[in-house]
Amino acid sequence: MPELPEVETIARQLRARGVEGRKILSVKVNWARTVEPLSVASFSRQVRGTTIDEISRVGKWMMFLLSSGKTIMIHLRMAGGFSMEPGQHDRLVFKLSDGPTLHYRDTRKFGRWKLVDDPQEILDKLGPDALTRQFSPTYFREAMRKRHRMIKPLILDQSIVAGLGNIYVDEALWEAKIHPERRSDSLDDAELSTLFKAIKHVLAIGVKNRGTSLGDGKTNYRDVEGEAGGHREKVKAYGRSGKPCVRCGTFLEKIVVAQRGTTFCPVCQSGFDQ
DNA sequence: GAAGACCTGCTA
DNA sequence: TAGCAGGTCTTC
Repeated sequence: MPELPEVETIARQLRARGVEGRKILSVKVNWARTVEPLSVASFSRQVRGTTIDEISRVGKWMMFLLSSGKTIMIHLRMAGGFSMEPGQHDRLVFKLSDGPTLHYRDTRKFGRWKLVDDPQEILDKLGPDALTRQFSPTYFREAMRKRHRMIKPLILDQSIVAGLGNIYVDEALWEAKIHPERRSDSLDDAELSTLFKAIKHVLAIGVKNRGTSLGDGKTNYRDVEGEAGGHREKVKAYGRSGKPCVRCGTFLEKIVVAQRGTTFCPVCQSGFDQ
């Protein structure tokens, strides 16, 4: 579930809740495979007693910098999230100094926590974070031009640009009026420029709205305060198949692209390549 | 590229 | 009951 805006929202709220600067008094791991590649025992032993000095984020990764010099790299995958209250799907729990308890919950158990000496080992495999200056128009144009892949799977590829997932990719392509199956090297300068701006825009708006939640169920994304993301009402494409395009009124269609459900407007995002 | 694996829970 | 879900990895 979480893409860049959701992870950023969670990181900000954990800071606002005062998690930074607190000592980890106890560690409870309820789902052993959450922790990788260490055993639960060695993870717990190395983390207990350290202080969370800083919380940061790159792409969809969240990082807890520990006073020991090590870093916990957290990937929420499809369904990970945090709460300061206990819940049914808590997979890992930190008791912190001065009272609060941090609950990591993850219904689908796909999320992973890695204790590493150097975060660069993982970050080196990522392209630039989509909201940083390193993700620039020039970088984007060249990355698209030198490949001959469908545009949707290409911008979903975290080694090209870090942070986009299925929701925001569909939103950016809709905003830029580009068909998800267009070949990346068939896009002209104007289209690439529009798409670049659309990517930055949909992510920035997503952050501003504290992320996107679909439906109302408890399976969906919630922020640290238990609230649904406010971006749900703002979504123009994702999850709106069969509904009218808010730009032209045509019914949006759903197809599968690179094994991912994909919603687009067959008129606004018409598909010819070359 | 595609398909399967990893998981649970909601919806049709 | 089948199908699908915000992600990524491995193996064709």
